[in-house]
Amino acid sequence: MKYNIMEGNNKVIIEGIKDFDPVHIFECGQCFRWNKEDDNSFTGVAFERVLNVKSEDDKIILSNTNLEDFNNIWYNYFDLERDYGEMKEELSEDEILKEAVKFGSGIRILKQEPFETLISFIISANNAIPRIKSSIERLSKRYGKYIGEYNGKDYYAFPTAGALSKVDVEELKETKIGFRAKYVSNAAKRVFSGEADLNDIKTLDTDEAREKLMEFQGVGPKVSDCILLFSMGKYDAFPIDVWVKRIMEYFYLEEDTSMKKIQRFGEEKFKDVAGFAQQYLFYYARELGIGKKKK
DNA sequence: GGGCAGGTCTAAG
DNA sequence: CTTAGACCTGCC
Repeated sequence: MKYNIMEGNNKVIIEGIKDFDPVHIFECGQCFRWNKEDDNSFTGVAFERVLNVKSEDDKIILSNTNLEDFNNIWYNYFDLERDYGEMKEELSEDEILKEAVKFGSGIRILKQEPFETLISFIISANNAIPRIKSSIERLSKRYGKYIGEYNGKDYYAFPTAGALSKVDVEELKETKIGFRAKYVSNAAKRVFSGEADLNDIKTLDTDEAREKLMEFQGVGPKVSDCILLFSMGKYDAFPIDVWVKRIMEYFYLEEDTSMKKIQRFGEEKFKDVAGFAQQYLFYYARELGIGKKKK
């Protein structure tokens, strides 16, 4: 990627970067800890740091950070190495994707922390985004490390596997995660004990990694693919949630196509960039409400 | 109040 | 292997 970097005043400014729109990035369903501020910037937590991201003209302003953290953390987190141009062009050969890519042109897939992604997406099952977000905030506030104040608000890191593994299931339910509490507890214990090793799973190929992830209680096909895509760099994963199901059926397939068939269709059609296709389709379907139909 | 939301589990053909 | 029901919770 070609762009200019400037540092100063607790900020890093990226000038001339392409394919980077905070709204698209933080509202395309991949993350839960980024919140819009009054000035349309986003503040969020990752890697035990609070960051604010603002788009201004052709600049991206990262506040509450420095060049060292940019180089060590945010460059990778925002996947700035990747040139989205080629992949977008490839996807745009399909007429539907062409529109979806145009609509979500500033989407980037974040490289998130595997444990946080595992727990967050276990919580996401049969749940709504605002409630997922508030549960994760409660979880972080109660069991995560305090990392400081930004603009008058306190921020907490996502809890570690060790911290979560020690919490009683009934107490976990106070974060309003309901029946998912036992899954969260079980996952934390398995990771903390070393019975399951996320770093190890990350090194496997997509199918093997998916199989391993689905050994976690509360992790099925959709959640596993989200973890693969959003925290393990498996861009051939194609998570199918209700929105993607609707839009795929609406444009490519018949109504009531089984998840298996849609998954296979998506993977075969989009191959090694299926995950990117999924993000553009999800954002397109959700924001426009297309493909929405009554049961 | 019943339905539903970014699925998964369980039990059963 | 495919399919129906139940499921915490909060907002319509």
